[in-house]
Amino acid sequence: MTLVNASSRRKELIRIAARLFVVEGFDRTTVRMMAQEMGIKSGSLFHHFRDKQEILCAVIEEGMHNALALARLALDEASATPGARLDAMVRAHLETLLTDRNAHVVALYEWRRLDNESRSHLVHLRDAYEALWKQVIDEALDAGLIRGDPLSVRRFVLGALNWTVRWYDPEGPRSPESLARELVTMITHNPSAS
Amino acid sequence: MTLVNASSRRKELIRIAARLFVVEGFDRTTVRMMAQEMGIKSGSLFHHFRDKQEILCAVIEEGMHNALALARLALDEASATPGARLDAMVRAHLETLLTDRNAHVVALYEWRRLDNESRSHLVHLRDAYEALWKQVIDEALDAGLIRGDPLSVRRFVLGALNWTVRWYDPEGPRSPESLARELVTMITHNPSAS
DNA sequence: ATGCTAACCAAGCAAGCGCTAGTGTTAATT
DNA sequence: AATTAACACTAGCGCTTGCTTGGTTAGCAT
Repeated sequence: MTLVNASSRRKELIRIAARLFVVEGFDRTTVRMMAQEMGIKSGSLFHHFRDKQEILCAVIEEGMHNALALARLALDEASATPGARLDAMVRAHLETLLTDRNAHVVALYEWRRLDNESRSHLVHLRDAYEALWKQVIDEALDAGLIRGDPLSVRRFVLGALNWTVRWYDPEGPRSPESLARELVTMITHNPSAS
Repeated sequence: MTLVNASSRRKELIRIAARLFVVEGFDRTTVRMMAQEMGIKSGSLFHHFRDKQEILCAVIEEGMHNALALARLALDEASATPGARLDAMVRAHLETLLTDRNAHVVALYEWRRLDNESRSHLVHLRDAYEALWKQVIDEALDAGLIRGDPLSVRRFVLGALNWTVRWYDPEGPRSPESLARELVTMITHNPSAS
């Protein structure tokens, strides 16, 4: 590998693996399944990745990277009021989960399948993303927009959002944006402040 | 089997299997692991259950049954105001997830590993539990206690609660009851009405 | 004593798993 | 024309998986 990375072929394989990990789960996805979807034989897979674990690691890295990038973009573009920033953050999170799809979902749902080495390689990405949420939630609390303990609120909000993966129907009537609006409506108490 | 059921030995095996399914996940839990925890050999397991799938089915049935029973009890004991009923329901849900432990967690997190036959055998339990939630949430909405679309609110609330399994620390300072209070505080707008 | 039954064990099978070794093949570089 | 590197294939190894088979044991009612 030129730089262990960056190959466009590799990027495409990661996309395909991510889709399978979401549909079947990591454990149930075999290297033979992945190879078939990629149009190669199972042995050839190991030319691109050291082992199955490295594929998971690459998918999750991609997922966290996308989520972080989209969240930062959304916050930069949003106006400075706490309400607008909360709204932007919720929208960005649902976007990566429900439309960009797959990679971020794998990051959330297959995290515990990572071995210690991969985990410590990815944990700083996770922390950076959590830090964005902490900032936005704390602002909203300080502005009196939401009520509750900062840590609990953050966990509840993220839980509500992450669980959407289980029931959201992309063919259905609701868009990720409208869902974002629903959630913000549910938890905000002083709409005039937004 | 006397009645395919009801053996106390079987009940105990289900408890042990549930614990393993939570810690390792269904796919990663092998029949040999279960047998070892139960103090028998792997072959003997199939005296009690037809196959691994039946164990999963039994665990989830137990989990849904417990959750349903506890929720009904909580609603019966709660006073009739929408706020009190919402509070009772949230508390009951967290109780089965975080203290009773295991079986209800498996029901939520391993549902998709059920085959079609098992699923159609369990789906009415799931529907009954969802119906309780629908009732309580709709009451709270009608009373002006919460804001939003009934279906979305129900899904968000359940998502926030179900995700607690991922981060809750039983050794930590927070009890399920205090968490329940936190969530209700976060989403209710008119505390005087409770 | 005898028969019945629930509970268990020892041994192992067939299938599927992740992964490796060795060998082309193709296209760009020297 | 020779070399190299990236990519793919064939074949299969060693291991684990869920599950089966055929038999043993202990308790209990007749």
